[in-house]
Amino acid sequence: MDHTDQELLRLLSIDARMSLKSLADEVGMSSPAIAERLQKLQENDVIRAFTLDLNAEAMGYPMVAIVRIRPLPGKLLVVERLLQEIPEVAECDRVTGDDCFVARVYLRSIQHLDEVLNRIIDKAQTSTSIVKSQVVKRRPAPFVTE
Amino acid sequence: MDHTDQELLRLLSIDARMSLKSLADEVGMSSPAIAERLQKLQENDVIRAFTLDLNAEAMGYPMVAIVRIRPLPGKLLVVERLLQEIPEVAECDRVTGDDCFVARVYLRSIQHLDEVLNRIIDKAQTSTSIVKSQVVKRRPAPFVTE
DNA sequence: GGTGAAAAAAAATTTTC
DNA sequence: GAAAATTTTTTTTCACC
Repeated sequence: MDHTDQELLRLLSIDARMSLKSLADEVGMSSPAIAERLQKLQENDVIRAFTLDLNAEAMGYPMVAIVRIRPLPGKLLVVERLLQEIPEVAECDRVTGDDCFVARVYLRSIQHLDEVLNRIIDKAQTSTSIVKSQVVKRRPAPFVTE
Repeated sequence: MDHTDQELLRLLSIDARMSLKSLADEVGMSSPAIAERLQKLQENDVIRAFTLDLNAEAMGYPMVAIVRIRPLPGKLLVVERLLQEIPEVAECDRVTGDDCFVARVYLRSIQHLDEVLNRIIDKAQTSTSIVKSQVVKRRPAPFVTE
């Protein structure tokens, strides 16, 4: 992981479909060299995947909620499995502290929020925050931007 | 946004570098047709970007914390700007409720957590949860998986 | 909105330093 | 470990339905 690798990651996180040639030109190397570096970055599990940044709103999901979930006694595993099955849950972490889970949920409306929460309401206490704006839009953490 | 578009989004969210030809073969169309559809999906801001899924751990950031932040009276804007400047903050949302912000922070160690929190400690109350495991790994929400 | 074929561009392979 | 040249593959363009 030298400076060139970091630069490749920076460029690809802006446009993952950049051609090897464009990447090569940007960092001042040859295409085969870039191809080999990308392969190594994937083999070393630095690059997990080339993926999409999708606009949820443009697809009919204008609301995002952050839900903290505290399962009732004995319900932890059931709740965990349930969260994995709910497609609106775009991300969920098991965390330390009183709230066991923090989930990021994509929604069509406030009514939709109710529908989703109803699926866990009898197995956990929940605390919901509606996202009003994105202060920091998801970015690939220090290692790429620094 | 027909079924073919949805299928393209599904395929590209697994591998954003798939060639037009491969995509064409998968959905049973010609390459030019796929090229045009991808262009439209970008123009309509459905696809925001082709990007990377990076492994923070492989790059020396083995810890993730979810921090709820409640700025002290009059400090909201200062805190917001500060959060945007901290590179460890990979994502931050302004939310409803008592906690104004929820941030996702990538860290090298527990000591590193202290360093980051010290930058806002005199301007806000914070509540930190350490991520123990990912119950649902970030996925592109209902519209792609359903 | 789509196809199919040709031209242009890019990627992978091999050879070379 | 990287560059250059060749072959293969992909992307783009264009005429057409």
